[in-house]
Amino acid sequence: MEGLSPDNLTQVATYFKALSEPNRLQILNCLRQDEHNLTELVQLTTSSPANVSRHLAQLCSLGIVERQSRGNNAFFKIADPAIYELCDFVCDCIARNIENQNKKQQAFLK
Amino acid sequence: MEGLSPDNLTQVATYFKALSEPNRLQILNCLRQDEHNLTELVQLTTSSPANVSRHLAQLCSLGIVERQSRGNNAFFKIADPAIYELCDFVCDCIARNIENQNKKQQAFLK
DNA sequence: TAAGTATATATCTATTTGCGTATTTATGCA
DNA sequence: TGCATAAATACGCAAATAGATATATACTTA
Repeated sequence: MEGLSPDNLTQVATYFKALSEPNRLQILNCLRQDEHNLTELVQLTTSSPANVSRHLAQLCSLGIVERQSRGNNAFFKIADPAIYELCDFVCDCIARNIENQNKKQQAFLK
Repeated sequence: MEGLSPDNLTQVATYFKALSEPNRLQILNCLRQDEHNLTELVQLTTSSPANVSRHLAQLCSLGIVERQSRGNNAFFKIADPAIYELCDFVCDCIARNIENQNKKQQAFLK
């Protein structure tokens, strides 16, 4: 990322922003194993059809999710599986941070 | 990330959100080599002292950046260097996406 | 102690974001 | 052709976000 222009940094920020919403992460979790159409995703998540549709549109526009029209349905699947590595990586960062916090407080716990 | 509760997903989202702002990414770029105090970061970036201070507070609260008071100054340094792997990983995702877009349009370019 | 400098915060404003609802569009089927 | 269903979009609203400006706090030094 070093040496990126402000414009490029904005692109990176936009990418992160797509992942900065719990409902979108929930959708990504649903797509981890299988593709799903919108109705299925509505049932699997806690969002309304309109919201799921909007979230998917955003994920598609960044090339994270892929849309495929089939008959009357729109099926969605992961376009770039690396996204899950990214998410899991963040989980590791969070875990590390919690451990560090704990270490700092350990004196009180003994 | 699979199997996380909605609350945990919110934590993950919060982490991504911290990285979803170009000025904060710019600050992280500045801290990649060296620690810096606020005044230096103001000069290195294009934000006002108040804004840089707020951005840093946010990054500190997530354990990404570490704050150290030294005399009249507050020095900031990276607390978890893995954050750069994360950023670079996103850059790769973006690059891959651009390549894919290009591939789809290649017929027109020939 | 007084003044100066560095940093943080409070307040206000403009913008963005996500949601609910209603409507539109597209497709399949009787 | 008419109707039903799936998906996308338009619109309005409320909450969140980031910035500018002003003010407060803390530390250094004369």
